[in-house]
Amino acid sequence: MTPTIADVAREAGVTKGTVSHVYSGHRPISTQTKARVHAAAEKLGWVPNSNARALAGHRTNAIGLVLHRDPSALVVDTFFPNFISGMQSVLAEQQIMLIMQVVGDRAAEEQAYRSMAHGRADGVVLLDMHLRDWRIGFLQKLKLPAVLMDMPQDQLGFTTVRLNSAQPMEQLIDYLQERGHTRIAHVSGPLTYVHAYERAKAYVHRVGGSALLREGDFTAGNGRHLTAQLLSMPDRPTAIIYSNNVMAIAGQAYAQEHGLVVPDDLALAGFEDNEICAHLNPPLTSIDTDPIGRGRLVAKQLIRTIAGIPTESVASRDATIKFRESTAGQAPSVVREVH
Amino acid sequence: MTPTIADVAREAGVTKGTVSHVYSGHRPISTQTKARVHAAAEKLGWVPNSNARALAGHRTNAIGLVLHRDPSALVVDTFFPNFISGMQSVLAEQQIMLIMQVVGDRAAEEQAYRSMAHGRADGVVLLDMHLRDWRIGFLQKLKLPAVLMDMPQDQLGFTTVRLNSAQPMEQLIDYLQERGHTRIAHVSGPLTYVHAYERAKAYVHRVGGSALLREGDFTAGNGRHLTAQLLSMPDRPTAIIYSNNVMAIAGQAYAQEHGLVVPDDLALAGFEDNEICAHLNPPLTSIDTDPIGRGRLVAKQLIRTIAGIPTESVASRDATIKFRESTAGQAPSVVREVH
DNA sequence: CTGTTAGCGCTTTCAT
DNA sequence: ATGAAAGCGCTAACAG
Repeated sequence: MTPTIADVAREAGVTKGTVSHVYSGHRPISTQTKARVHAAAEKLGWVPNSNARALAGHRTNAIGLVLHRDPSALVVDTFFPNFISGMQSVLAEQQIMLIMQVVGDRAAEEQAYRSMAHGRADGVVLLDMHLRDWRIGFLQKLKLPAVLMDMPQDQLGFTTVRLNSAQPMEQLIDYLQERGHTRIAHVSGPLTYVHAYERAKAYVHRVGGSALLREGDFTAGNGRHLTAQLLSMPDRPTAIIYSNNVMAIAGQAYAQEHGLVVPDDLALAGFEDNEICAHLNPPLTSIDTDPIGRGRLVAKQLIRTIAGIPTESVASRDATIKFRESTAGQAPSVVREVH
Repeated sequence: MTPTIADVAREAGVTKGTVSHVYSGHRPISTQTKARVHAAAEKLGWVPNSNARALAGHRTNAIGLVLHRDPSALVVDTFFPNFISGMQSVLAEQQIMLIMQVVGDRAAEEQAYRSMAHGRADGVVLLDMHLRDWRIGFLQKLKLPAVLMDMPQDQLGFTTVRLNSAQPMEQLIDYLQERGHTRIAHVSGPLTYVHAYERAKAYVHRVGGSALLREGDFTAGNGRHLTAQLLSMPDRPTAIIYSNNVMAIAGQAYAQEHGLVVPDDLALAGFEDNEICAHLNPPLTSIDTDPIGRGRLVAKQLIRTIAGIPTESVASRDATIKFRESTAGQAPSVVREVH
């Protein structure tokens, strides 16, 4: 059998309690015993059983992430892998596991959170918040600690790690306007998502009366479709800002197929930078929202929350715009029509 | 406090053992008691504590996935989210959780597997196999059930879910050769990875003496770099097959920047289809390796393995090539030089 | 600074 | 078909 704490204790000539405390640091242990215990554990190849630990200590040392994989979209860009990698870099230090569950419907999602609340996880992080999100009340009932991503205001005591998405949107619009663009369109994500909504709101606010907003769904096909719509308008936009890079890439391809030169005839930019953006023809201007850094912040925040440390919502590092060729140069003096 | 099995037992007027068996089905229970137990559980809102369950029953109902995130690449394409989504669609049915851990180095990786073996997970799936992979011996020592992805042959009793990557490679080469291409290059992934190696092997095998192989690292920057190298050769290739779409996309951009028309001057194709490929200019031919289906297969295989059902390795559905414009038409009669 | 001991919530023999 | 009771491996009082 695999060794237990009792084996280690016997080997080290101490009691189980002492071994336990050596590892938890919950009370001072003499350097000598500590060394003996470590040696014994090493020798026997002992690893604490996490279930026993959770059962006795009411701590699972795991945090949960439930993904509602809706229209097979949402996981298309590189936000997600980067984000979890950021979280892990913090979690790993503290030996905390990430438990992930992808669910298809509301019932499964509730079930997932219930099971996490009942001994699977000490807390969860909530992604892709909606304006009025049922999960908030649900988790409150479950008394499951949580940290939200990008919720504009705190909800029922849950804190959030918040990205200022108005700032890059405004900066980008200013940049384009300085170059003579007056018809700047925005292809958003689904506006029920807070992140998409906030970007769209910032957009409308900044461009004012000339707002040209199309609600997209973050997929390439849809990005293409909406780009086609926008470009066939009588007074078509000379610049389009997309809420993610997948739609932007598809938009750029559409424009080029239809004879437009980017950026001379049309300027393009998207949210969520990734390596591919820099390697397109032309390279695509995009907004780096620092998913890794935000993952780290969320993990830290959740750990603090679980520990019961009073915590306030925090702002993540401001997004930075990677200006590339797709927005270089001036707005076209002659707006070429698209066929 | 949250209700325990004892509360349910009391409420239903039975013993804990009976409640347990009602849920496990490990022994016959009269319809009446069964109903009473269910009613009691429902009334109290009882959810079995998974830690207690794992501790007593030696089953965690969780499976693990450890990702060694090496060069910040490897998670760039869409294989991964699709793959786990496929796994989850099987796991969810059986109430099995996926435990994921991203690690940075070998020590952390070993630690992760140890902790999984010691009560965190009933088994693991291994991705990104190397030709001689230390994990195999390691897991064997831990006695941790596992299923491998795409290992050419079974290892120490571990079975694998295997994709035939020679088939699409050969089909693609044939397709290109039929269109007159005689200089077909391949930009592979790191050849220490079995999947990259197998593709490269199939490539070399099929093109024979005219093989023009460059070992890449799956990143866009590197894809660009190697494309540049290949295109500056005196007798440059007229077609390039990349081992993932990220490198292919970067390659296409490079070629276009340097005045080549795709596919007239250069044909391009990549492994791992995703939505973006279809929405580039021109749309990129790519190989759909069905990550979702493979995720499902691996999950099923692992569940069987954990249950102790004798299991053989299985082949996943053959990859399908999505032929798009980037490989349409004939090989150029005049090979334009690149500057 | 260290030992002792009573559980954590469930599964699983062994009885009946 | 059900009950009783002995743990699973660990933590956290409570002693000293």
